[in-house]
Amino acid sequence: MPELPEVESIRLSLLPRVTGRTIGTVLADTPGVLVDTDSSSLSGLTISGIRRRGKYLVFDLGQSGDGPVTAFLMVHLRMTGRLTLQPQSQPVRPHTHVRLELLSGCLEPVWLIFQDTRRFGRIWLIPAPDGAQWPGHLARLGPEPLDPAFNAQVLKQQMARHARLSVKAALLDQTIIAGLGNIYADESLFRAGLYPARKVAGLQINEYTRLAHAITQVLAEAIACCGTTLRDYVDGWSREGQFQNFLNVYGQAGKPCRRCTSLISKGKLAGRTTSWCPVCQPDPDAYDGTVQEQPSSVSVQAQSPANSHQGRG
DNA sequence: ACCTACCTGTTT
DNA sequence: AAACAGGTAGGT
Repeated sequence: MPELPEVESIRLSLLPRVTGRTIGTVLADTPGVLVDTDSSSLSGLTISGIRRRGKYLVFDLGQSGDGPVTAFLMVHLRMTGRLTLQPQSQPVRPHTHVRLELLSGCLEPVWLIFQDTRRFGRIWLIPAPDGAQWPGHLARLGPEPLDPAFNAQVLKQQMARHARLSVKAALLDQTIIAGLGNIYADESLFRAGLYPARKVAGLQINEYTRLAHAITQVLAEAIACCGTTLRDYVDGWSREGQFQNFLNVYGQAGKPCRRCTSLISKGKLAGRTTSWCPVCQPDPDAYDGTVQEQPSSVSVQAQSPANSHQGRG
């Protein structure tokens, strides 16, 4: 589920409601979700902020709200994880695995709850050594696409060591660039006009420029829409996102392209379903034989290249 | 660089 | 009944 825009939306929605509050009771209902952590070790710690790195959320914890950070609570939501606030008067929501009671001097206690249908998500409590800015686990993550320092040159540099990968696979590799998943990789490639199966080695500098711009634009717009809700995603207030209404290719296979009306294609790439517009994102290696023309009713259908022998209709 | 596993729910 | 789903770790 949650990719960078969803995680960021959760962060922004939770921030004003959890900062300065102290953790009271901790209930780890499902073993293994709160990894290697005695839940009592969280009690008494105060949240001084929430940060995001790629698709990870990091809660800064300390003995007081303004003292040094002594621990990080690191969360990854994987496919169906949710992090929401819940009044203590309400019944336990389905698939709740961890509950943190948040205390405040003047406000009612609330639960910060972690729900996860598929139980892929994980939460870690990590000691913060003096001066540590981030949990060491995050050291391998690639650059943040919304960092001002991110640009075409950075992207090219990151991809350089993976020349044989498809550009789609490269965008999904969290060590190359942090935060993109299947939705925003496909949407970024559409906006950049790049065929997803293009090899990294063949990308030109102007294509890196287009791609870097596309990534930052798509992510910023998705955050402005509070993320994409396909099924499970909600922010800290349990509100759905709206970016699903603006998707150009993800989940749009067989529908007309919003830009050129040709039908969106679908295939399997890097083990993931991949959608693209065959006209806006042309394959430069496609054996064509003819001059570039508008596809009226041509063979570029919403079909995997691997199934081309099937030939129906 | 690819596969499979991890889970449950929904769709075909 | 089988395929598929926003993600990643781990093995080959």
